Amino acid sequence: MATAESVGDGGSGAAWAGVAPEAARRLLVAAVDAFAERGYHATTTRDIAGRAGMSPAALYIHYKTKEELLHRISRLGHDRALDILRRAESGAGTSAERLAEVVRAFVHWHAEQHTTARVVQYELDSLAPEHRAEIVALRRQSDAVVRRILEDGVRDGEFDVSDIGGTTLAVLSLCIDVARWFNEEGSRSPDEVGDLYAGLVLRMVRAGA
Amino acid sequence: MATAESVGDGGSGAAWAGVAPEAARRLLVAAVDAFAERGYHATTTRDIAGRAGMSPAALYIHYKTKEELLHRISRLGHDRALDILRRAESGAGTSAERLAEVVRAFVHWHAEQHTTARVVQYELDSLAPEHRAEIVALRRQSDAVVRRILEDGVRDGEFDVSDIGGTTLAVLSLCIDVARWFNEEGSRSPDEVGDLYAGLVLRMVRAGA
DNA sequence: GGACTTCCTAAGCGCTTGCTCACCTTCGGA
DNA sequence: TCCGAAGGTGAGCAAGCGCTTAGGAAGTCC
Repeated sequence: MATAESVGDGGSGAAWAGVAPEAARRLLVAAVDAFAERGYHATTTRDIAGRAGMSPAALYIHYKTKEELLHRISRLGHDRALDILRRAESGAGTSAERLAEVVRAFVHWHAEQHTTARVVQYELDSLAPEHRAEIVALRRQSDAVVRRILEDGVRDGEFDVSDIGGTTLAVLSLCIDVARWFNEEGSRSPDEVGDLYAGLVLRMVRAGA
Repeated sequence: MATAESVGDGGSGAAWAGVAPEAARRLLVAAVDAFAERGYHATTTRDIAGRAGMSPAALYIHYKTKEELLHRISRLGHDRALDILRRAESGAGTSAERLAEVVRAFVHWHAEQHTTARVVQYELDSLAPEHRAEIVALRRQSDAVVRRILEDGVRDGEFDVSDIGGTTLAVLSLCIDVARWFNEEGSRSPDEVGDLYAGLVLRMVRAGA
């Protein structure tokens, strides 16, 4: 699936292969790590540049402001997340199978790329208003994917869900929160968490036998 | 045991009735609002003092540092959350009834006091190391409450749960994330969300069909 | 060799930050 | 009436912030 240039990284290395030139990519990866570790506002431009092995001024050759870095990270991260959801949605199978695949894939991403996911999910309010609006629009499309599958499942009788909006919220909520607690040194792999959560979500919505 | 003197009324004011003197309480409430809105690191001491209607220097009569304010908020918030969980756990009823009550009460608190809950759940890393350790110990006790009920339910056959640790994590995760997305202007009341989530969690763990 | 481009650094500017300090006001008790 | 404690303020300090600027090293084309 993803090309691995390093093993067991927090998800901050290989996923940014499209960012060029190389110095700009190094700065962006450094920013993801720093933002995830300390938060956007607690991270200094000197820290980001230092992690990338460059002087503070070098940052401003590739990015106009510190906020532009956050925006780029947030945009690329949301694009990737939405892509994962849509790919899982468009697979073959029953509503239940597609819902399980969506949850499995989304959870897997939040666990394996938890460094990026933490920035994506918890630093939204640090964006400038116009950038925030752009990202919020992307998030609504993610919500819509889950909602569509729930509606499909209810229509064909596979699911028994009285409050589709609330349940959509709960399913996404469960997936997103993985970014907060997931720890590489923990006992569970991204695959295991994905499988576990897919099973739990199916039990939440499936119609009784 | 912590004294639970007040019934929360929706704002971030009434829950802090035990904090004295009055100026110290006003500063604390102002800090909760500011931290929840912008985050700890983006909040200035001038902003906190301003919201409390005082000069920046007044803050340091009642608190040694800005971090002490965060610590006090985090400590009081976690005490309250743990109290709510334990009260729900110790009620009468089957394992399923007690689990439903725990989820209902915990979710209700995260929704109604979402301002406080946001600080409590998402600003842990901004605490000084020794304060962080103290809070982490409290959180482990919260985890234990949910875990005990799941174990009880599995033992007496009410629940069918293969991975108790992972399911404990998922249940708590679902509750905690409410603080992130809940909005007073939204269409759901804290009571409604609590009921919905209690039902979803029961379906996640209940045995049989 | 000289001019141009690309990418980087050392130094530092203007401003904001958490926090302090000298001093003021209010007020209950002797 | 005077006193000391408690609770407040205005001014400002040292440090750190995001960001800029002047200039240099390295490669490329003529």
